[in-house]
Amino acid sequence: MTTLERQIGTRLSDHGVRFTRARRAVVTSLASVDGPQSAAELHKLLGGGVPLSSLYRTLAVLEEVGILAPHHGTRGLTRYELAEWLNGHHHHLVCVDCGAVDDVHLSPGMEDTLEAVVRSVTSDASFEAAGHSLEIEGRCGRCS
Amino acid sequence: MTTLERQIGTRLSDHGVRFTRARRAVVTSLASVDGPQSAAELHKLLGGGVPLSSLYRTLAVLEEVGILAPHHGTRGLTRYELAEWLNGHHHHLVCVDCGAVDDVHLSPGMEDTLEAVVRSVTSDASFEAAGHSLEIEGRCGRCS
DNA sequence: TTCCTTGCAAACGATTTGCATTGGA
DNA sequence: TCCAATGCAAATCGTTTGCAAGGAA
Repeated sequence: MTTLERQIGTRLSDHGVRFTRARRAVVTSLASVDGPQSAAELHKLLGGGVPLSSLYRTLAVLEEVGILAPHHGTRGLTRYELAEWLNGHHHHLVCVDCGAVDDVHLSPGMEDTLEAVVRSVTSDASFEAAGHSLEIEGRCGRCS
Repeated sequence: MTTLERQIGTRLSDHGVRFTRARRAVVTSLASVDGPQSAAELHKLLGGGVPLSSLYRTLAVLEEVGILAPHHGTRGLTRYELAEWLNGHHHHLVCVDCGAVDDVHLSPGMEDTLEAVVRSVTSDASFEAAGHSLEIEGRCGRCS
């Protein structure tokens, strides 16, 4: 039982939701790879052990209780990753060729700078900012 | 014939693509609203005058020739907006309640700062950055 | 006139849901 | 035990495509 599993188990029981085999498999799998994964990608990662329909339900529940965060990418695919309180605040490198998404963590100084930009945008707008994400599009190492 | 229509007409004929009624309606409609629009939203904006299947084909063609840019948002919806050479470089305010997306243009100073952050991230990575987009999530004026 | 474009309907792929069965606390 | 969670299959939803008819250059 890792620290991550303990954190997640607590969060689940706080919401009256069980920590089942499928849910454990999904979070473990997501913790072991870099970048968000789609239902189909997880299905493959898990060796087909969890049917797609169950996988979708698992992802929906884990998102509802705040364990997973969705990322909407090219071709209408939704990918999920561990929420920021588990994975840390980060941003994304999106490959315009293959569609892969990698995480990138900013240095504290750069993150502060970015937050200042966000504040400057929303200070005078009738928009209450709750979070932000910098998406950097380009060509990844494998595609260039 | 507006300046926008002239720019678009030129780009289309450069690609051997005709400037038809449906294509004119789509770009005119997108130019008159704030933020990217989905096929369904455009279908409604155009009063149903253009069938959905034609709308999808129109959007695909306009994206191919670089007149429209796609934006992938909540619920696996793809929304389109005028490309940056027509609309200017900008970022997005995404409402987590209603899903609406509004454009925000950064001041030159803030944009420079943001670009410095992007460079700092990709300078040591095997990733060739081509563009960036700052997504600010929160609650829009209508929902708060 | 000549292709490009459109409209309709059927096809598709990702995701959701009804229902009977299984399993975790 | 007892209700939540699962698995299967069928349904849905956004989007794409084949084909015959219409329209811009």
